[in-house]
Amino acid sequence: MTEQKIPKATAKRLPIYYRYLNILKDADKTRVSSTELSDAVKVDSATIRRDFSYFGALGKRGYGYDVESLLKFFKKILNQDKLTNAALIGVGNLGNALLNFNFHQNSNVRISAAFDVRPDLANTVQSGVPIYPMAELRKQLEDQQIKIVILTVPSSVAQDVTDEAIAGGVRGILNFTSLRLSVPKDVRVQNVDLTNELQTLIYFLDHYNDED
Amino acid sequence: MTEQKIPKATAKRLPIYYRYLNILKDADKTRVSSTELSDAVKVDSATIRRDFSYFGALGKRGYGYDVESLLKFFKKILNQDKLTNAALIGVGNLGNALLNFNFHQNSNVRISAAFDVRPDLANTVQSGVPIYPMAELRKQLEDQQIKIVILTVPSSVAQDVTDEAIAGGVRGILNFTSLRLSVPKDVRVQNVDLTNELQTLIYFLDHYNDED
DNA sequence: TTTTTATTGAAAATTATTTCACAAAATAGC
DNA sequence: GCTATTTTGTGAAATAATTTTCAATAAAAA
Ligand SMILES: NC(=O)c1ccc[n+]([C@@H]2O[C@H](COP(=O)([O-])OP(=O)(O)OC[C@H]3O[C@@H](n4cnc5c(N)ncnc54)[C@H](O)[C@@H]3O)[C@@H](O)[C@H]2O)c1
Ligand SMILES: NC(=O)c1ccc[n+]([C@@H]2O[C@H](COP(=O)([O-])OP(=O)(O)OC[C@H]3O[C@@H](n4cnc5c(N)ncnc54)[C@H](O)[C@@H]3O)[C@@H](O)[C@H]2O)c1
Repeated sequence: MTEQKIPKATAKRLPIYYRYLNILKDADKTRVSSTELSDAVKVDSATIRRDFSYFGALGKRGYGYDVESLLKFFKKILNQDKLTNAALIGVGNLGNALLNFNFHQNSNVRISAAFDVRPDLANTVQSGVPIYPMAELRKQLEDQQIKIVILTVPSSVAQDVTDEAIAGGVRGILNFTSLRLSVPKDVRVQNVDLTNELQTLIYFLDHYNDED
Repeated sequence: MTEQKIPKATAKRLPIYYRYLNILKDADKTRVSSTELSDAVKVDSATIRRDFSYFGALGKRGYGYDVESLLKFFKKILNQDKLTNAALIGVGNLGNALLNFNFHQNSNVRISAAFDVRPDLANTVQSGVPIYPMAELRKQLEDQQIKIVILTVPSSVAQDVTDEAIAGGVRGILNFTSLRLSVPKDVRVQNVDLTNELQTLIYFLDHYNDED
């Protein structure tokens, strides 16, 4: 499955490139240079060239990169040529905002099922997504072959819910809770910790004056 | 302002440590070892010790770290001993979820003002936070001395809104839009790009089987 | 056609971060 | 008080990521 492993730092930048290439395509641009890309995505141009070079020689010297073919390449690499279904667990404040958001607009991901303990939410539909009771979590994940979960439950129940989701076959978790989840090593957790982000921002403001 | 610069990677972990120390304190634990912390926050214990050591010798050999004094230390470092006001711009889907969320519960940050173009939102109060029309952005930021902005407007207007906020004295931006903002070098942007996070998660699942 | 200019790709150098491994110090048990 | 045990703090090594540099090549201009 793994061709040749690219650096994690590079992998995290791929979606950024991908998005900007889509914008270029929509604007009918046919070519782009690493410097131009650099301006738009705020990544050093040498880093961009280095990133791209892990996948082979994608550009042409003296010319730059062809938008169309680069886009096609990244679409495949990022699995954006097929639809990925995800489940959302915890239809509260944040969960609702995510349900309403159309991820499918600029990525080939959609939330195809949601879950919550609240009895009044069970078996309703929010923004076109059916909400199931927690009792059905495992079954639905299995039936729908869902491998990715967005976790927006209270931190206090996050580990339990996670264990259940993994039992249902989940392989990746986008974790919005403040808990650092314990998972088997073949399950990947991506933490999005908004309180942390704010605190980090404050720390940087106080301790790193301008430079970087 | 900058004592001695600690690695950025370390800085990003400080809020994680801080949160867990609060949990320990609430549970009346008086001591903690780097291994125990490691289990909870999923950071290698050697990394934790190294991180702490940038601030001097905070622990005691054969004993570990004193929860209370470590907590007090990090509270100061992270500026959590004083209240930080932030503004939120764009009271839509996501903006509303953030407004409702009580950041103040586990961090000394609160959203003290919100802004939106929608005339029906102007001069109302949501979750205790006054919403102002955009025309007042600059004045309110200046009057309230707000240095931090949470940006949840559509990407298409993100740069314009940013420019205006910076003119109002803002120094840090938590950017939820998909646009990579252009800012003067003394302004810091922390990007939270949820579509990216999902795509990165998918990439890792497809290309990095278990290991790391 | 020749020259100039633009731009990549890759090697090398640099910088940043993590991990190993262990002496030093403190505690805990007896 | 002595010994075994625990656990820190940190040099040194390993690993990861970024940046510099420049030869090679393509395109554009002369
Ligand atoms: N809202 C924010 O802006 C924000 C910001 C930072 C962090 N977070 C984190 O995101 C998570 C969700 O936040 P929120 O504000 O949406 O909270 P919320 O309380 O509004 O929503 C949580 C939802 O989870 C459901 N739930 C509770 N227990 C459950 C269970 N066992 N199984 C399934 N569903 C269950 C609740 O019924 C509720 O609908 C929390 O962990 C919070 O710390 C939220
Ligand atoms: N909602 C999500 O889950 C989600 C997920 C990923 C990214 N995002 C990003 O977050 C941002 C907000 O998303 P959303 O779903 O809340 O959108 P939204 O459309 O629900 O909210 C945007 C708000 O901004 C206001 N607005 C528009 N122009 C403005 C201006 N010039 N000045 C001030 N306010 C203005 C609108 O009135 C609206 O209330 C977008 O950039 C979106 O791409 C959202």
